[in-house]
Amino acid sequence: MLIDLFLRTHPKPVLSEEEIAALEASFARTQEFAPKQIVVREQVPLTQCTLLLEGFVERYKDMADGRRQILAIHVPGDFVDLHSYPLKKLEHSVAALTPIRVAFMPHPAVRALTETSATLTELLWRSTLIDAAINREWIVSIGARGAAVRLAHLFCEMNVRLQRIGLSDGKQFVFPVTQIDLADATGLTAVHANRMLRQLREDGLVEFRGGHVRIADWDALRRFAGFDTGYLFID
Amino acid sequence: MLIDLFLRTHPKPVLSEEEIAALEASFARTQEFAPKQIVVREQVPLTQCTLLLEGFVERYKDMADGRRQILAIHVPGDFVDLHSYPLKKLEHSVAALTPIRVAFMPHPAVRALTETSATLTELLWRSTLIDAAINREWIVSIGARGAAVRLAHLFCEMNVRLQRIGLSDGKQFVFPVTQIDLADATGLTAVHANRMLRQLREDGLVEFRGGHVRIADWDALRRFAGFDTGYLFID
DNA sequence: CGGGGCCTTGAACGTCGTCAAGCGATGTGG
DNA sequence: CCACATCGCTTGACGACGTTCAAGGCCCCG
Repeated sequence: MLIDLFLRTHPKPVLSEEEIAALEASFARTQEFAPKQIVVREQVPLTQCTLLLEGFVERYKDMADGRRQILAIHVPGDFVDLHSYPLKKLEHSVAALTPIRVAFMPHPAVRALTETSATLTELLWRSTLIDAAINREWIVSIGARGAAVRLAHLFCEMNVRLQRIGLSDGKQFVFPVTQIDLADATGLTAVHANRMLRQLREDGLVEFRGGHVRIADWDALRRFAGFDTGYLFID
Repeated sequence: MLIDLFLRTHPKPVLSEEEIAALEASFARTQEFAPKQIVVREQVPLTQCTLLLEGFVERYKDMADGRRQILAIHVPGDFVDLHSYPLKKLEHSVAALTPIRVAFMPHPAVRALTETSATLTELLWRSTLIDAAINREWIVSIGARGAAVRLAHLFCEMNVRLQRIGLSDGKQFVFPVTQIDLADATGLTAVHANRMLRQLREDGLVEFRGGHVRIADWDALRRFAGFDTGYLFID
């Protein structure tokens, strides 16, 4: 089932058998992408939504001066561009961080789902709004937290999100990004991100190395980051 | 008509007469709030959505250390918490910046709308996603733009959004926030925001004084801010 | 074997934050 | 009606956090 992981991270609202079947039947095909390949390019008219089945992707914006801001990181079970259904195009791009596999749901199929079930509508809508809540938490991180705390908070978020889909055991997980990516996500420079990562490691909180996160002390890390899962809307 | 301003800022998808009537009929009542009054409190279960008819509101999060991050500023015609329909509660609060008047749409009415018209569904969904796009642009601002540019960008955004609803003539508009609010929105301190505002004024770009923005040179301001309206999804 | 991407570290610099003080406007209560 | 408190704005001095520039090491891949 293509939507298993998605449904695992979105247990509410509860769907009927028919609704689950309708959702599953809405996918047209699957496709694979290589790392760094662009999945969705900004401003290009879109006619389908993309569900991430395997691998990691990033949403990002490139700026005129060469800077780059990562807006979100998606994991298996996430729709990476469900918002393209109402918006018809995106104002940012989406690229693969690892080899990925995705499934496509054509916009007409999304519309058909919204016509047949208000519950499915609510579910899909809700998932785009949880993405938005994560966007807002990133605003808080970048706007109001220090550099080390920002990184710690991101590790906390990824740990919780990955644990729900079985990609973290709560203590360690694969997080296939570079320090440059971490810097672009947190609004720091790669140099400073590197220093803060060292500090987090030396303080016995968390270790990031080679695309792998090892949490040394979860409670201490949570406290340090001021991390609260509320914004993830986990039921 | 309560939804006039909303429809003006959301011309697409195009609605039928019946759909417009159904939308209008979905509002239960209106209410007024005084400045600084909290309209929606975080984590409180919600049963209705709030459309802003008059005045300005802010969405914000208060942090444990006393810092405060403003996440969005809403103007008349905006739904301030339409996302409460799928999410059932918010992870942030909403407060009035000025005396405001709002109209409420109960969640069951929203659900009824989604059951009767896929086009209305798309419209409402779309409006929550434009909010999300603005959230993302703020991530870019705070994460990747310098202090003066951030402020300039915010003024550009407000100018465009207010112009659509007749509250800016393109050169000046009322923007009823304090320098502290500007600082909380842009991730700066009030002191530094003050200095940057002075710089923007002395550079002949824009003047902010007493809750009033006067744009001295729109083209120069746009260029300075790197402002592009794409993320506002203006049709 | 050469090149490039990523990580690491040092040193110097600059943007922005902190602390402090003063000003004007507003409002309130004695 | 004035004394006083509060709030928002402004400015200066200083310090910290984060950036920039630079260099070197490691590893993978062509």
